[in-house]
Amino acid sequence: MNIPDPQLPHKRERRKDARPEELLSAALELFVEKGFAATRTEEVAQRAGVSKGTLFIYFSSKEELFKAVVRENIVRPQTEGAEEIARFEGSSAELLSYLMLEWWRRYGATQASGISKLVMSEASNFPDLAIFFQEEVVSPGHALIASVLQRGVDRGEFRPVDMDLTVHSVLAPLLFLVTWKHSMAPCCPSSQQINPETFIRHHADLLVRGLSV
Amino acid sequence: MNIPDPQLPHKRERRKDARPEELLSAALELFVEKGFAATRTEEVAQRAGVSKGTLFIYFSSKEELFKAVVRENIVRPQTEGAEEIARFEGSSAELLSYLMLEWWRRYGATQASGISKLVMSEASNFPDLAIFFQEEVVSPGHALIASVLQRGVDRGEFRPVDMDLTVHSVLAPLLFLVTWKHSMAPCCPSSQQINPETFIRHHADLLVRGLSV
Amino acid sequence: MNIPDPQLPHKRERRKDARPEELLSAALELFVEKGFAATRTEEVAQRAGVSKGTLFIYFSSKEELFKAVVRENIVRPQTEGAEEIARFEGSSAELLSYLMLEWWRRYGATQASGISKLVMSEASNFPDLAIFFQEEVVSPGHALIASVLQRGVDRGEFRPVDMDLTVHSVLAPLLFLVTWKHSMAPCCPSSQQINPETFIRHHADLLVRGLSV
Amino acid sequence: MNIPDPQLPHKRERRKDARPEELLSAALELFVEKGFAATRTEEVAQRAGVSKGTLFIYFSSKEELFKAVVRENIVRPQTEGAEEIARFEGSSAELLSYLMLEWWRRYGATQASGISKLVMSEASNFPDLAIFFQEEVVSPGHALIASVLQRGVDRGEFRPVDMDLTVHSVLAPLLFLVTWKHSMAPCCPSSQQINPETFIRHHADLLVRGLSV
DNA sequence: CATGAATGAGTGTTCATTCAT
DNA sequence: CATGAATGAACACTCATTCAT
Repeated sequence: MNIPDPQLPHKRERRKDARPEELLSAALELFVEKGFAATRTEEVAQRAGVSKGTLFIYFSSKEELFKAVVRENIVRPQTEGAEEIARFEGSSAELLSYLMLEWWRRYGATQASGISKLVMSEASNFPDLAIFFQEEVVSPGHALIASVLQRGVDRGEFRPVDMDLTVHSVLAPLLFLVTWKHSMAPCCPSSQQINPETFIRHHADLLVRGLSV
Repeated sequence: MNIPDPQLPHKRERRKDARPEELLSAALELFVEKGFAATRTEEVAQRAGVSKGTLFIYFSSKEELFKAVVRENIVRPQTEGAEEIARFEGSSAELLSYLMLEWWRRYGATQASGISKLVMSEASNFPDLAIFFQEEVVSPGHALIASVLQRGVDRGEFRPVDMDLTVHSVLAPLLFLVTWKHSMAPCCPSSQQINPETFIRHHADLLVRGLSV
Repeated sequence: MNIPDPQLPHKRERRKDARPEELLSAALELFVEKGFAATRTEEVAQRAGVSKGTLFIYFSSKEELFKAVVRENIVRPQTEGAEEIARFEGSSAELLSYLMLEWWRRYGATQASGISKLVMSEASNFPDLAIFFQEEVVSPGHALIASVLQRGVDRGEFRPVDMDLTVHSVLAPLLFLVTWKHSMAPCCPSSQQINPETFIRHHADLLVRGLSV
Repeated sequence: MNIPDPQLPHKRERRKDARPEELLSAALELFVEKGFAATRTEEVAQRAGVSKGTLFIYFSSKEELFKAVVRENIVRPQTEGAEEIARFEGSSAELLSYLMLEWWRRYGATQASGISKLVMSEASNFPDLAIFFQEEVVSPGHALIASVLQRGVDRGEFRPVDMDLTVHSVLAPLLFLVTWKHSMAPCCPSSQQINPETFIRHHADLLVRGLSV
């Protein structure tokens, strides 16, 4: 009945190839929005425009889908971030503040940070994902923060401190913010809301003072 | 067929008074182990050595059971801790460090801290519980930290700072530690493990330096 | 420890003897109010001032309790009513109207009519009760109405009609009212409420006109 | 082990379209047999030859299933009946008698009339259902009877009477019959059985005489 | 490959009934 | 006899997964 326009590639074929990506994208949204258990496979399929059965052709179970979503979306925003950091020319105090704020702007404030929260929430149910996350995200991020602190020490701007411990003092409030944003924040009265950038600036200031020689 | 052991009291003989504690203890274990949604009431009952129906004699619903677990294991110790803090007589720098370390020793290091992680993980699916936790635990904890900081400012030991923001600088690493312990820690290589007390001491030191006049 | 006052009969003994009656009375209220399934044995016991277990000492099951309640309360208000009817001296038209109104006032409007509704509702689950009800209530009532109609025919006030059929024309609206009162009435908007006495008068008037020679 | 009979279609092959009817029919049977509360959804599904979950694909809850049963078996025939009544061309006396007899033949005499008895029996425990029934069945039925009476008055065949009261004089014996049929009738000796059509004819005759100018 | 109808195990909660004291 | 703590079967509804078409 319908003669497909030969100039356009067959819709069927295009959609067929695109399906896993569409499913992953729909699943990302829903997992971040609702968490693993509360996300229904049918809704993922609907949002991807396919039927419930189709999802199971591409992913053998809900758990596999979840793993694929996380693996696909645990990217390395640090890679480009790291290059920029390396080129930074101001003081190390400014750099530390800049690093934290940019981490928030480019990652913490985006949907992608939902993945971090998700991984931490589900880590005990998906230990392999936790390991993956540790290797792909935590370790490089750790190294990046350490390099900034080391720069400060090397330039005589910061006093010498235990590097690993101080890295966590930088990282903790950032991960705290991400966790908070995706958990308690929606339940808190507006009077108790945290403004992330203000808090980061404040915390960076405290750290810089604490690190000063 | 079954010859009951005369040395063991018959089930019916057990005291009513023992039941709530047994159930609370079983519930704490399972909630921490599996999360709120994934914990089945029947398993709680089994682990407490009673039948499913018995649980509902003492707790009108799974949510009420959870709230009782929180009151028993978090609200109560927190209240007790607050009284002790009020009686502290040393410097505010020592007090801040003491507060953070004691929080860890009495709560963060115990099984009960899994509850905080659980609440953050499942807040979006159980908003009622999140609000309860916010009101009964987070707000008072916030106030406690603020009182310590205010003491330092009042005594001229800390410079004046924004109270809410600084509270979060104190709280963030503690909640980060708890989250980490119950999610990534079991998956991390030993080389990347954080020693909580060392980290807290280090962080407290940074804060105190950052707060110094 | 407590030395009972020898002048008063032992409370224990008095209560012991009274218990079945107290239970039956509490059960009557609750069964009428809520129906068989929705009445909880614990509430019956509470209202009778005894424990749940005690109920089962006197009645081997909820069903037996129900049967006892119905048997105990299916009385014969017709007995005294019948005597009064026999002494009535006015016209048969007046008598018919009087009979119907009095039936309503003395029975339909009282809690006891809830028993009729209950029996009809539960008849299929308790056939023996239905038979009992039929014999103790329906048949005598039937005979009473028939006697009034026969009086009218005998005195030339009513035309000769089939007695059984006409009895039902008298009875139907009365039982309808009882059923309605205990079922739909509480759910109807006030605009659709039936005023029982007005309706009975109206219906009696229609019947009398229809029976006139 | 199980060699499927190739003559019977596999379960999965059955048409979706057939399911709702099969379920409605099974539900009607069971609701009438056992009442609303005592009917288990699983048994409805079993009797329809499907699994428990399938029922909830087609009806979102037990209450919705019940409403669908009412719409299919009461509302629909009542609407059709009303159209026919509107086209009736004989005298209003004949029409009233016809209305009552047809109501019995098409509804009262069928299994579906058990629904009316059920609603009256369980109204207090399921007020939502009672209100639904009131709105969808009782009110329109009331209006239909009123229209027939009004026709008689308008055409000078009946004397002017209070419409609401008279409607109940028509309705009462019908609902009485339905209640009786599903409660006491199975328990009554044959000598006391009511022949519904004979009784309706008799009652209609009484009413018509009572309504005559 | 894609579909979507069908499945059925799983869960919080209720309540009649039991029985050791 | 009386108690009331304990039991456990029951039940509506959900949703990941399957499979005939």
